[in-house]
Amino acid sequence: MARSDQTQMAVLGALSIRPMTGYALREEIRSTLGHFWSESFGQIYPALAELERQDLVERLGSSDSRSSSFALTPAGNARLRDLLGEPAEPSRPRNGLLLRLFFGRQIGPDACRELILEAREKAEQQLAQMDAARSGLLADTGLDRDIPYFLLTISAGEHSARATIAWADEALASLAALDEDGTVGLGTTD
Amino acid sequence: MARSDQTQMAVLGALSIRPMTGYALREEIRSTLGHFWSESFGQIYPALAELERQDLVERLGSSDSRSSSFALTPAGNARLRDLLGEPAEPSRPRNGLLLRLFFGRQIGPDACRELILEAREKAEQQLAQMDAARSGLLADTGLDRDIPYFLLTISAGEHSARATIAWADEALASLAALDEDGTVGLGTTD
DNA sequence: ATAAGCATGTAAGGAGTTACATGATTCT
DNA sequence: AGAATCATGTAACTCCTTACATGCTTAT
Repeated sequence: MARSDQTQMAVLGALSIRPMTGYALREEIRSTLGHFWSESFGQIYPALAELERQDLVERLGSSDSRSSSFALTPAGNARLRDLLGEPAEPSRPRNGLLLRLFFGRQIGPDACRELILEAREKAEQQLAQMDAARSGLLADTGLDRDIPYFLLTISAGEHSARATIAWADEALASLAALDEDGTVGLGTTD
Repeated sequence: MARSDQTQMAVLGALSIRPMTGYALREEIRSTLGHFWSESFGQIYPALAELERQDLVERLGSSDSRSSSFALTPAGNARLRDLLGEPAEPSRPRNGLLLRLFFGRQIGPDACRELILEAREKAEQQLAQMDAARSGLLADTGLDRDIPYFLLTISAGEHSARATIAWADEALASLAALDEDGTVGLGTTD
């Protein structure tokens, strides 16, 4: 599955929840899908234009160029299901934190500790965000049939954040043990 | 921090463990850093050439074009530490599985179950890989001072994989509950 | 000898981000 | 009136991947 197809999938999918403008689409992708998906600005409008050209989405309301929402056509809905059925292309991991820790000997245990604490805080924040998202969701009506699936992704975010916190605590403890052993200490990194 | 800097960081970092050829570098990045970092083929040689031009790495042994290992120069080591000290740029998440599950209503619970089972299996495999990596590491001598840091990244991989497994089991249970409720059933997704 | 793996690169093209540009609407 | 936000797009640029191209070395 090509990358551009994945952008199409995200746009069609979001419009399957409810029709909206390109601007709202961008906000929705940033806020609601944000913890597991991202689309950049300069992709959404071109993607919408292409989808409209293929009659997979249509403009609702005024055909003025401004303030017109987009909605899925039946063909668009079919296309979405096709795309969802294709296997996800494996993502290329790029975890800057783990890369830095892998070479941690070069910067020493203290710098590593800081990095880990920072990651731990971000994970705590994510946990809070997931909680807020879940509350917001249950207050929203008209999404009953989608909510069970939304909850799967929120749960994934929570599990991931909790795993990060547990790992961070373990990692901090093992760095502390290193200091006591003296096997790796400040100023002895080269 | 620009992306290309991150490629430099990975290359310099790998060479800080031990000098090696471009080919070995590629293998090392794929196999050892693979679970949290990736560099594509066509980046490593240009990056090495650029680093050599800046006198951050040097060729060891024969200055023939073939079979020459690269090693960090003192300037290269300093550059590595600078890079490691810079904050990691936030990664843009693109989780194809969660994107599909978010729109899971379109494909129904059975298709979602399959996706989740697949992810669960991959996580089990990762767990086994992490275990193998840890064993291989402890057998390797001459890396004593690096090993504690390597172990941090292995532990992160394990926590992450275990979190995925726990989430998958929970998710499968909640999909099963959905079926019983009849709130979302086969053929009732539109 | 010949196949597998080691070793080094290049070139074309696609993907994705950022900055720029413009104007309408709504709130204060 | 002015600021904030809604709304739509483009263009340049960077990054990255993939496919291609070449030749050596070592084991069978």
